[in-house]
Amino acid sequence: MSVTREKILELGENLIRTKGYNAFSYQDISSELGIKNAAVHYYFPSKENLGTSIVKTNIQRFEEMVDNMVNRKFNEWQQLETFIKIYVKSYREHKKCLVGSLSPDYNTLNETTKVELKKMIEMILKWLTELLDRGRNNEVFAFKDAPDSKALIIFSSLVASLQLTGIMEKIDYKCLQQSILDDLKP
Amino acid sequence: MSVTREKILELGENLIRTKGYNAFSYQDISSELGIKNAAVHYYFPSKENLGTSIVKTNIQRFEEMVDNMVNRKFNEWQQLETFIKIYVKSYREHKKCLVGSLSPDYNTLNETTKVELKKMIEMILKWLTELLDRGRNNEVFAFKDAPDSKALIIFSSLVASLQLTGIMEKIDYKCLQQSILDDLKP
DNA sequence: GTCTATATTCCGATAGAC
DNA sequence: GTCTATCGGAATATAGAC
Repeated sequence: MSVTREKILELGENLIRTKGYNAFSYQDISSELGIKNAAVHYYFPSKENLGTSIVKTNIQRFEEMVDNMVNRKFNEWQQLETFIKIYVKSYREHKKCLVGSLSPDYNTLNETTKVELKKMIEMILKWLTELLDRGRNNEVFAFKDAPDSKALIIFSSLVASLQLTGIMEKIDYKCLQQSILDDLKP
Repeated sequence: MSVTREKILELGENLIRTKGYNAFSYQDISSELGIKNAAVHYYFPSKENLGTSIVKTNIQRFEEMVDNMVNRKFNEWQQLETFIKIYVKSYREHKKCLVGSLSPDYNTLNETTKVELKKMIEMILKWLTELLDRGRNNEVFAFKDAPDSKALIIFSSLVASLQLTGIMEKIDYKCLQQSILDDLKP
């Protein structure tokens, strides 16, 4: 796969996560690469195409992370910590996560992008729900709610807090992360 | 104040909350009102101007709600329930909340709009933090975290869940709301 | 005071050059 | 296979008509 293509995917993802889907243009990408905006259309014929590819790449990355944790025999606590680390990293890089950036624009996305975004969210919530459920059975976690409710609350907190920390410097993301984990301690 | 102006503010807010700030245009508003897009510029010279006015209107609405609850001598539990009802209403109307719609686009907003949005978020978090703190002192609520952490988690859950329920029909917002309240029961 | 005709800029996309 | 010149349209905004 071409290097330019890879760079476009990376630049596109960063633009979505900093400016939002409807605010970035092919121009933003091409100028960064020193080419004309139309050159980007060679690799990704339409913006729909690029957006969908970016989400697909992120799905793949998530699947690889999960596989990796299973291979290394991480317990539930370690898996949750690793997952949360993704968001702390985003926080440090002053970026939102892809889901938090695209979700508010969902109604304006093309059909193929909608499908992939939905798939990505379903996948994360399903994994998190099962992780919480298993963790509670193994007495690694303790909580009262139904696992799917708890998963939704945790995921939502991570996603929205990233959006808010971009605005309020005061908010301490590390502290939030700790709150979430402390809350699950047996 | 003119009726057209009021309608523009209302349409603008709905467009932000369904399509996002960078996806809606003056055309969207003017066509709905049966006038030319330039007529909207008479009431709001620039999009920055309109966006800022919409946020200011929302700040005012929030302040009125708080005043009203204080006047009616709502206790902390009733106040929290009333606050959460705003989001349940948004959910039923298939809209995101203003904060959740604008926050991801923060970097692309004009300076005056940024200032108001930041003010709005600060105001909500401050109010919620103090409510939780007071409620715990009065033994209306029970929780372990620091009040500001708890406020951030609750607010984030409400905001992001609205974004996610727009995508996943499966998610039960009523259930989430109940989870948040149950979690605070003494 | 209220709105329209029109300018300007930028966007995503096509056709075709190298 | 890779990229550029260029189009059609939509976005924001101004100047001026009623």
